[in-house]
Amino acid sequence: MGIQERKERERERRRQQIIVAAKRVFSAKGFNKATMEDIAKEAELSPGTIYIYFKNKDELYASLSLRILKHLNIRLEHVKNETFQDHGERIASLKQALYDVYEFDPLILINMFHLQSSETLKNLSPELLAEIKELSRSSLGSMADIFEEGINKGAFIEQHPIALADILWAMFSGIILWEESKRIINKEKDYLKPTLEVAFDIFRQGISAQK
Amino acid sequence: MGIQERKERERERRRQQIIVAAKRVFSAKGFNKATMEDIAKEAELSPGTIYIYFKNKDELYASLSLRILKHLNIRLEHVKNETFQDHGERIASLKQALYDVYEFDPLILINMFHLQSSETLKNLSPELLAEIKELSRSSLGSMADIFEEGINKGAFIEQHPIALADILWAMFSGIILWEESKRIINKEKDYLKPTLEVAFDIFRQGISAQK
Amino acid sequence: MGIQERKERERERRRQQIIVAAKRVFSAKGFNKATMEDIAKEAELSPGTIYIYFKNKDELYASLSLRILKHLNIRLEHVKNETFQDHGERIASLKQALYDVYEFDPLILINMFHLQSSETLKNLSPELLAEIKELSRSSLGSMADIFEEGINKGAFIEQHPIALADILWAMFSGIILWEESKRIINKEKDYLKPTLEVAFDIFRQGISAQK
Amino acid sequence: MGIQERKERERERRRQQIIVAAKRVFSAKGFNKATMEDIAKEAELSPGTIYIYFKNKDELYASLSLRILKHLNIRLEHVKNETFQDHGERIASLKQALYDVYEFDPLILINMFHLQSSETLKNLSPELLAEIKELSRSSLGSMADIFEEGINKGAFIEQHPIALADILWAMFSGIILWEESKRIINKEKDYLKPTLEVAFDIFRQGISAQK
DNA sequence: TATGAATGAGAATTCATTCAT
DNA sequence: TATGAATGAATTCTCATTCAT
Repeated sequence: MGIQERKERERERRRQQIIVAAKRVFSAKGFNKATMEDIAKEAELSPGTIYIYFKNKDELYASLSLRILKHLNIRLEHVKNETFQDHGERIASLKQALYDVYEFDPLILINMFHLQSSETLKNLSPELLAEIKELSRSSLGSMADIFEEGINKGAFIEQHPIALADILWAMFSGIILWEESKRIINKEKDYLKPTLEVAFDIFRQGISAQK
Repeated sequence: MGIQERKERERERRRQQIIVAAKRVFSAKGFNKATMEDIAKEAELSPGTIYIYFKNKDELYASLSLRILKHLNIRLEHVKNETFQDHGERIASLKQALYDVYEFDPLILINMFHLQSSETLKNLSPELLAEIKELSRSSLGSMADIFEEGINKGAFIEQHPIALADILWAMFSGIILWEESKRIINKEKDYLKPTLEVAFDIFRQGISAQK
Repeated sequence: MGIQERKERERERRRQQIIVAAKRVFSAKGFNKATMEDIAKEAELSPGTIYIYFKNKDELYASLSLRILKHLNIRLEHVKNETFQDHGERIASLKQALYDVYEFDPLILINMFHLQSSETLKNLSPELLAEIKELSRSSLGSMADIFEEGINKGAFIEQHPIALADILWAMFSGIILWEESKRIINKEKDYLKPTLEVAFDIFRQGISAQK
Repeated sequence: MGIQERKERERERRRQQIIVAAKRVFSAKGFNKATMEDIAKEAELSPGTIYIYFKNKDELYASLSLRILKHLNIRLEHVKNETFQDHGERIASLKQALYDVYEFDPLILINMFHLQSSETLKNLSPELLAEIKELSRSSLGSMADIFEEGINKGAFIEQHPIALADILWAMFSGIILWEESKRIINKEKDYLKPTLEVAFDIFRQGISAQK
């Protein structure tokens, strides 16, 4: 049984090794320009080996998103279960959690939108697709729970908690995408951090129940 | 010169025909999976013809974004120059303008984010790149002017007007991307419209100067 | 309209050029060892061009069989429509027709059995498959008509004409396959021609109605 | 030595296990499309294990044919040594023997013709090649002996006995291949048994010495 | 012996782009 | 200008075979 387990562990480690390499290569070159051979070289493996762990390029790509979704999920669970004094604090906690996820994997978040194409989705195995669905559902759920509590306590405006979660997530990822894109086009200074601060302030005040 | 003009008009018409076809194909398949042949077929032209009007695939892609940016720009200019009573009304005007742009070209907005990738930008002609820069600068500028006025009048919180413009745009496009992506992955109902309503309400309240 | 026709002719010529090259390469190397690049080189074309005319390697392969089937079909039609004195003569005509087809394309007949694999069939377009079906049905039909006439005239035994056609074709192709295979294994002399002679004699006597 | 023997027996059993699995896979997919992994899975073994028992894919393939050739050989020996009344009876015996071989291993016979390709033969070990040669020589020889006797007794036409053996075998295997292939392409009913009956009748009458 | 992960050479196939007509 | 066949480099992916455990 020890053998079984060790093999399982090694298998998982190898998967991670490939994912880490893929992340680096995709980030540096983008999905199209990154070749499976590039990734294999980065992972110090042969191209064939990658196909033992990932069905195809699209599935490898999607697995990167899965990784960040898992991370997001864990962080949001923590925020949800935290004890706290006031609801403003909670929004700050959420901000921190989301920002940490971004810092953990800044470029992948941007690429996550690649997933949207139904043409890409076709190439994924149903299991992987189900896992992605479940994780995004669960992350949104955690956020919604936090908002629901605030609504029940009369601290937040009476809106559907899921809608609030969607808006926060969309605003957060929208800002990352937009600031990133401005930086590339204009080679401007990076305003991401302060912009996010302002955005969260606006959001906090925007959902506060007014007396 | 009449001939000259007619030729010019015809040329422009043909360009639009290609852009419309490309828009459909890119939207359905995403940039990577859409082939020039797909687009040619959709436009009922031959692949070679597309290269008469567009330098390459990337430039064709960029032209789509340009089209929507132009439209956005015009609408925002209008909002800026409108006479108005109170600042809540102005946010409603902005919401309407952005939503109109979305309805004018719902799918292309999603693809606009492909532009970010430096992979794509590198292949653009300097002229096109400059035009894109200028248009996005100008659109943001219009929005920022509106916010600046509100700040000066004491109606909005004291934040950098450009930051507010960035946040509104990022929130708006983030929601569209996110709702679209939820719909593709989960085949859920389309909550875009009500979510946008809530989001703009939150934003409005969020930037209101509190007494 | 002349242009349309010329293009059509050129297209057909190009197809034939590829088929001829493929025949040579497949014959020399066998299906597996023959690469699409080999075939392209033999046809003095680029690999991509082959895919304009044939969906994939299996389909190109199947098209070779189609070519010999067409040839067979024409020859058998002729035999069927020939005027003749006695039924022994007709069997001789059939023998000659089949043998000519073999000489026209000796190696392809052997490879035709490659088609049997359902795994290969999966890769063929429905149109091609339908054409193959139709041609083999029609060839068998011509042979069956010949036998039917002989049966009606009381010259041949009373058996189902299609069965007789199947048996003649199976015997003929079985002998070719078998002699070919003996030659490869034993590097013996080539007994194909005399063996076929004996076989047709046996067949003729075997289906003669006995008084 | 008991141990030695047991090991030998086990080795042989394992070989058979692989052969049985390979037979199924080759039959379903054809030689080219069947992968060693397919076969390993079917045999519930790992790919590596197959290479302990068989030098390579070609040799595994050849072993299948060897198996059926051995079986054929034994049955034909029996027919040859049988006492009998008349020569018609002997043809019936031959028919039964061949049909039994087919029923013993219906699918493998089809694949046997893959052996022809020099592509395959080149990769075989000389021993295996010699064994195949010897077995096919001996099987043909048994049949030829039967025919020779009939010729000497004046029951059969005066033709070279080996030619008659070749023709019978080619007709038999040709019919199997052809009926199989018709069934796969047209999904028709299976006419194998009655067609074989008619074919043997024709053959019997065809080689009968006419007064 | 058995395993099965890893290999990596080699193949099929794709597709943006060109160019003769 | 329009065409669309042709290109061919580049890429994804396969699979027989090996080898450390």
